[in-house]
Amino acid sequence: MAGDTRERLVRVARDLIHDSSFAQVSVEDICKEAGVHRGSLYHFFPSKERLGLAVLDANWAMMSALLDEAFGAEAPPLERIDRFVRGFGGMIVLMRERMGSTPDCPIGGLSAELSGHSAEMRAHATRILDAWAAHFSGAVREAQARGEVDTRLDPEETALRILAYLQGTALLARTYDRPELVEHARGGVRALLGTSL
Amino acid sequence: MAGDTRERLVRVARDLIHDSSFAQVSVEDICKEAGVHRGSLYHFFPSKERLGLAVLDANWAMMSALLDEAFGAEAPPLERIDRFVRGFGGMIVLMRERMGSTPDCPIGGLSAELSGHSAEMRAHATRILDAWAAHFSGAVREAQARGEVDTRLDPEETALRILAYLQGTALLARTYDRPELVEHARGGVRALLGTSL
DNA sequence: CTTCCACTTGACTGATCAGTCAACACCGTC
DNA sequence: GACGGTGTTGACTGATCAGTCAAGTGGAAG
Repeated sequence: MAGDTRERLVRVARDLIHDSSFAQVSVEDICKEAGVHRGSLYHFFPSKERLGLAVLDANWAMMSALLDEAFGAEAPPLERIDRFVRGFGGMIVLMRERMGSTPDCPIGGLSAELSGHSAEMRAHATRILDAWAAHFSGAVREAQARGEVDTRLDPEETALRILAYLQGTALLARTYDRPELVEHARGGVRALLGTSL
Repeated sequence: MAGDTRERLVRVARDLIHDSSFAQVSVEDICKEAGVHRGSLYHFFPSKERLGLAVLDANWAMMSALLDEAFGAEAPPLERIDRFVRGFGGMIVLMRERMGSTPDCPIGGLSAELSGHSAEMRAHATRILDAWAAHFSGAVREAQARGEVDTRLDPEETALRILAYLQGTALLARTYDRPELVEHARGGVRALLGTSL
């Protein structure tokens, strides 16, 4: 029971947020679900907004693990991108199974919502998105060096396109409640790279 | 002053929602901005949710006009898609200028938020998204018949990819506050179609 | 002139919201 | 066994929320 209260709050908050949205989840909802009293939450977080930021960071840690696993592999760059997209789709499917409804992208959805609160939040969100896109642009550059991707493609622009496509796919998957859309995103990503699958 | 109260409420609600989100805009905010008393709003709308639906419909009307203008033109199918993407980007840029911050996609963002409220809302949102995608799939099919697009591409899947890419681009544009991302979306759409620009 | 109805008014309800606070419990340390 | 820091408690504040309602207003129709 010692020390894990903060962790539990973040975990519960994440689940509740992904099931609806940051705005629609109240501090009381989170506390009740976590079995914690309101004052306790404010011992760890100065505001609900900061708790949201902690959730975003936790999501980014999860996404980073996925990225490291895929991009750290000993594999050609295009296959590393494929691996990540598969992992991303698997994560969405898993979350859907755990919560009964298809979630948004854990990064994009929350980022978009929090970045409307303050400039500081937006800066934080863009930093995360930049770090994410950097994995893609690095792989694109490498694939170009290997002659697998057209060198006329700008790596940064292409990376942003892939990111946008994944975000949009997650958004549609949520609205349609069809998590498999994200699972099948590899084809679209390959099309953006100009390489047949 | 007669008859336009309902219209004004929808217009004001739309602006406020695009500037933040449906959840963060209160009924009082809308009424104050529209110069209308709370009871009056509830004369026209049975709930805030229904007002949100009216806003979504108004946005769809606007988007439909854009679609009709682009896809009704006497032009080859790929150019019609280009025209729409240009129009879409122009709309986002215009909204950004009018409101001081980059909005979400008027359809996708609100749809995603409302569809979490009830199954009825989600059905409404998906119907709109389907109608939108149908414009793309029709053009893809036509381009395939003209030999301009690889016939191995599934028109419906490709249409959904384009839609997802546009939604995601709008989402990134909002988070980065860079509306020009949407203006430059044509290249990405063309990549998804497997055709050079 | 009267009836009628679409529309407006603004005060009201009860719920819920984020956030505060002083008191308290449990710890290892000295 | 006194101390101090790390957490916990639960009642509290004041604001804000969506939605209600009975009493109006004004104009068109009869």
